[in-house]
Amino acid sequence: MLAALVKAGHSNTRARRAVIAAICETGGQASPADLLASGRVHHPALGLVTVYRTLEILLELDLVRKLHTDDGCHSYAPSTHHHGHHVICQQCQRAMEFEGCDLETVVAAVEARTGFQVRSHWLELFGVCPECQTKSVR
Amino acid sequence: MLAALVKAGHSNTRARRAVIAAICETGGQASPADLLASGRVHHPALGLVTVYRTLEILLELDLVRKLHTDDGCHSYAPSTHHHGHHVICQQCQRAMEFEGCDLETVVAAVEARTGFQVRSHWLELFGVCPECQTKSVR
DNA sequence: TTACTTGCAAAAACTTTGCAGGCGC
DNA sequence: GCGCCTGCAAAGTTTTTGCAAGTAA
Repeated sequence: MLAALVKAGHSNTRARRAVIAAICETGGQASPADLLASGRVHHPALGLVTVYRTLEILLELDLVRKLHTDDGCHSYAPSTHHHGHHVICQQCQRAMEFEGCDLETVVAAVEARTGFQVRSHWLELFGVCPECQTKSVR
Repeated sequence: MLAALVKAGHSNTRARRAVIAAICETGGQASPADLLASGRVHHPALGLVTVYRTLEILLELDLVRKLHTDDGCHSYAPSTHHHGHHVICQQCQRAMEFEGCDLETVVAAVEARTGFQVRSHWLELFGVCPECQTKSVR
């Protein structure tokens, strides 16, 4: 992640390393405030503004994906596959990326029915992750 | 929409009629601020707070759906089908609801691959609506 | 050294809450 | 007339912007 950043012409700074580490450490998604907290473990003087600015760069380079949470604020997750979506645990908030969404059928049906030309899509799944399933069985 | 509201025990007030009219008039989605502007045509004294409060009620009754836009704020669209998603025009922002998303295959694949138990999902399609297609051909 | 980065503070944007007066029923 | 509803103002959140000091290369 750092390598790609540098390759794109950005500096390798302590603050950016801290933000990247924070993103990688969260099992999945994290809000900017979460990232600030985890990032400060690596770089205590880290500021929230820098978290936002670093995320902006990472988004542009497609190294990170922006997820929408229902409570109004956004969260961010590392992007590992090329065309990826996320499945999010409703209990522990862990997010896992998956690839290969076969939406061709759905897209074709919608195009036929609405007359729209579909260019892109956006999908998030919600459920329970393996670990939380085990826990809740007891 | 009004009928359902009243049936659920809410009063039939001028402000609520204005908000509902505003939602129905927008071809598809609209932000709270948009709704305030359109609503004021019907009820000039309408306040933004009332727009939010009315939307909250309509959401609860499933008469309206909340969409997420990338620019940070939310937008709302009337909900006509029971389990519906929206396809949104990237040019004119018009939103159209569609039903029948065949995600079973995708969901099954993801469950097999990640171990998650998928409980719900969230899908938005983006493209160009029939009218904008015509316009751009010329 | 030079230009890019940073972090604080302040501002902006969006949403929620408190409360006195108004309106539906 | 009673109680829900409204709209203003103010507060709370999240995100963006300005700027002087700091750091990478």
